[in-house]
Parts: sequence; C-alpha cells; structure tokens
Amino acid sequence: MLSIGQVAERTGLSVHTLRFYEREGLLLTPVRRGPGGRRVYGEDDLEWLAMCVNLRATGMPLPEIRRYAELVRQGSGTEDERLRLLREHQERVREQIEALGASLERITRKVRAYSGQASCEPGGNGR
Amino acid sequence: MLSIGQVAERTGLSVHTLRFYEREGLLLTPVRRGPGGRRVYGEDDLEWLAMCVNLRATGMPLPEIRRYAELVRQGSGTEDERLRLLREHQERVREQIEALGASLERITRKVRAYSGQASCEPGGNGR
DNA sequence: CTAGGATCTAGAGCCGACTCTAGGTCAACG
DNA sequence: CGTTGACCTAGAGTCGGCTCTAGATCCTAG
Repeated sequence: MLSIGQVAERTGLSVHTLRFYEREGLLLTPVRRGPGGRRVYGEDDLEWLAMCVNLRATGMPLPEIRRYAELVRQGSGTEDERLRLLREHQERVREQIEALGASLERITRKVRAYSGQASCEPGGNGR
Repeated sequence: MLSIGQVAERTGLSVHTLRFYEREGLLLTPVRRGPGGRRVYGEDDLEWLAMCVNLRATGMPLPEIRRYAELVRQGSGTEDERLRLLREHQERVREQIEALGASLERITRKVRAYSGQASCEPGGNGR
C-alpha cells in the first residue's frame, strides 16, 4: 500500500504525471483513497504503471495506452484485441529501432569522414 | 538548382518545415534567391538537409543542430568540437536503441504471457 | 500550539516542433 | 487577359505530453 510519492519514486514518474495519467484514464481502476482522500496504490497498480512506462518509453501515444487500459478493464473476451494492439506496437518499435540504426550508421560515416585520415567517399562533404 | 518544392520532395520535409528550419538558423547559409525572391537550393543544401534529417530522426533537438551548423559555418578550426558533438550524439543514440530494445523485450514477455499457453512467470499479470 | 511536509483539486502554463493562414507576387497556359 | 499554381512573408495556431500554481487539507514532530 503505497502513497503517490512512493509510487513516483519507484516508477520514475512525477506525482504530477501520476495524477495526470489517472485523469487521462490510463489506470485500470480509479485509484483507491485512504484517509483524507489520499491516493493509495497497490502492487497491481505498480505493475500496471510499469507497463505504461514501458509503452511510453517505446513511444506509444497516451490515447493508445488508454485504449489498451479500456480493453483490460473490459475483462476477458478482449484478449485477442489486446494482443493485436501489443503486436502492432512491437512491430512499430522494431521498425523504430531499425530506422535509428540506419540513421546512426549514416552519422557514423560522417564521423569517420571527420576524424578523417581517409575522407574518401565522393559526396562525403566534410564541410 | 532546385525549388523549395523539389527539395521538399527529396528530403521528405514539408515546404513549411524547410522555411521554418531556415528561420531557425539550421542552414549553413541564407538560401540563395532566384527571380522573384524565390529560394534556390543546390546540391550542397540538399546534402546538408539530409544530414539534418538524420540528426532529427535520431532525436537531436533543433538548438543542437543549430549549434552544429554554427560550427560548420565558422569553418576550419572547429572540427574537434563538431566531432565531439557528433560523437556525443552517437552515444545517446546507441543508448536510446538499447533502451528501446530493453523495453521491447519487456513488452515481448507480456505478449508471450498473453498468447500464453505458459503463463508461468510469477508476476506476469495477464490482467 | 505551530510549522513543515505531503497530499488534494481545478485549472493554467509551457515546450518543442511543426503546421497553417492571410494576403500578396509572379509566370505560364488556354 | 484571367485564372491557376507555386512561391513569398509575418505571424498565429496546434498538438502531445507533461509541469506547475494556488489555495485547501491533513498529519507529525518539536
């Protein structure tokens, strides 16, 4: 049973962001409240938030995470669609990684041209 | 000798973005103008823009690209710093790729749990 | 008591990177 | 000759994702 501050620490999100995500409907359930109306989080919330952090870290937009949360909330019967959603995202992330790798390589070529004993390439403008 | 529209096509940037980048000081020289004050781009501009696209694609912020452009404009003597800038960026991109890979793996685990003959993991909440 | 610190809500503000609008110029085509 | 269509400028608007503010509540320690 954790306070919002503790959850912030463990997830790496700010308390502001945690409240923001809640408003945005990213959580599976309206967060339970303790005395004085304070939020109380459980292990399950923490796990879910960790998943959200992963999805965000890989560039999934908030509306899509919300969609995923909705599916989970609706319970069994939506597994197929959840799986589809995740797999599509996986694919996008793989493409993202590939694209980054390709750009990185091009940059690396430029770096080599600079550090440049062999500034050989025609078109390798050292400028 | 290309018009802004042609450059947009070849770089994948919009004409709006090309003008925007120019205002932001990302280009090496104020773009030459043809009759009627129209922008005229050469091969060199195209090459530089391609580099900019690479840098952006790997997440370099505009101010840092501007910085790089400044160094290039200042001509020789700044090569060391250019190299440093690029290498730091390279490092960040590598980290970025690694982080993406790690997140992807975590997502993949969740996917496996879903498609899940073996929902074995303690903590693999299928929820 | 009281002062500090964490929390609460509703709502405003910010930042980066575009993206678009309005109003105008110009060349070419039918 | 008039109407497209590509281009021009200055400046406003958008969007996603936070991030912060103000003003209130509550708990704890000194």
